[in-house]
Amino acid sequence: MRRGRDAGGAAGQVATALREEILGGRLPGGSPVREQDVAERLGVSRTPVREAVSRLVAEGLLIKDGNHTAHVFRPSLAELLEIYEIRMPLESLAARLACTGADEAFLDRLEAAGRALTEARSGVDWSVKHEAFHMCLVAGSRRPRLEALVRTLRVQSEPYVRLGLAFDADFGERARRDHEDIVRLVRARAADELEDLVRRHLEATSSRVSTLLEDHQMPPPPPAPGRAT
Amino acid sequence: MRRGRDAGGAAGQVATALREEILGGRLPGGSPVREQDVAERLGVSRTPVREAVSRLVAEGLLIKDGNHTAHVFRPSLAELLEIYEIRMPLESLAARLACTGADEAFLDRLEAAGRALTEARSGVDWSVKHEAFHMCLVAGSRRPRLEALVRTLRVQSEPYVRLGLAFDADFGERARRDHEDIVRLVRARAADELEDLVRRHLEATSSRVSTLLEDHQMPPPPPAPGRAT
DNA sequence: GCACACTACATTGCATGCAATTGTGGGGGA
DNA sequence: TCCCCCACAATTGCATGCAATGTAGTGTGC
Repeated sequence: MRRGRDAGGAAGQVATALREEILGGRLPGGSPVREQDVAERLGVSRTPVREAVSRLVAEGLLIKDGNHTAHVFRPSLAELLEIYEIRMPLESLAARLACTGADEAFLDRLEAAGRALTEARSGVDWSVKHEAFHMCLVAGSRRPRLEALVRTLRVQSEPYVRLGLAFDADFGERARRDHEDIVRLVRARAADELEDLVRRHLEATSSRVSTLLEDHQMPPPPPAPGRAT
Repeated sequence: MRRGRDAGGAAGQVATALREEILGGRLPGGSPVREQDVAERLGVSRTPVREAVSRLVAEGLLIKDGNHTAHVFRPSLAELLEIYEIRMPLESLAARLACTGADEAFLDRLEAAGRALTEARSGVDWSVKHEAFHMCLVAGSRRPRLEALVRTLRVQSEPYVRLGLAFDADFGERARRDHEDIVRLVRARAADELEDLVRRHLEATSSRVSTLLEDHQMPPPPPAPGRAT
């Protein structure tokens, strides 16, 4: 288990804990994150919390409004589209690199990740496996920086994918076929087709999610339940 | 002058100061950065320094080795190549977006930046103008995240461009023609050609710089002389 | 002469206390 | 009744002190 970032210290643990809470939806987009609260909740002082908040701001998971208070990042539609615009060339590049440099061990890992994704049942389970599958593909590029960038961007937009899946049954089926094709194309070393498929896969997700955001009048509130009406 | 990041506080000023010192070469690649030193040098306590170091680590300008000590980032050849691999699709995408969405004001700014670049004399001046020109192009995409990403990546690899220019007179001439063509293609709204040109421009720089690194047995020591006592 | 252990130091990480700034609520006046 | 001003509370930013950890240098034993 490579938890390379956020190594041992208290600050790293705080960062990990906050990340979990945000991605798990317990901290919905837009929620203010106060140092004192987090410090008491996790049983540390404010100093490592400040450090952790700094990192998460750098990762784009938190933002600081003009008055220095940190909020959970909640992308607008335009921001979401921009993130996908950036992800497209990055992830398709990673797929190409992974494809040309694929060895047998990588193919096995990717196939296993694909099977796990297919067998996923619940929405959150699917989301986790989906993330793992795509990050496996990206990791196959053997480009640490590229991998880190893509992870950050995916984390910022991932809650919306769950949203898309929840509202559109057909969405999951199309995604499933795409994932099967991805494994197939990697096996066939068809780098060009793979690159194109990854791009179209993201393009589809992007337009699907944005349509949903518009249709459902969901301006921003993405990730979690809770929303006291 | 939009210096949006690193707002007013002491931590932001420390971050800016450190960034200047690194980019200016007064802190060569690989130098250790000790909190106490920086704090005394800039007349603040260690706390804002820690904050600043955190940000710069997130930006990739500093790295922390296993024992928590921060060093100025000094990319290996492989890392440098990876950065260029990432920059290529990102900057070519930005160029395309800037091209399709260009208005008259933007064209004027870009042309001015191009003229300033042409008229630059000294190496450091050219470097600054070169950065400004390309970032002007990227800013024309009107994608804040894309712009931030590219800025970070360029900052990490920029010292090597200076290196390339210093050792290869022909390099500057080729770059000059490329920059002229970039302005021309934006004016002509030739998005496809522009995207391709930007990619080839970066490709050329990448291979040029890496050849130089190999030839001159310059494993890493990039940026500048000076080394503050 | 070499190897190993021990000590002293340098450096980072964390906790706590204080200053500064901002948002907000209440009260007074027009 | 509405608006403005003042004061207080909440929150972040900064400084300082202390603890832990890793390292280098030295001294001793083999």
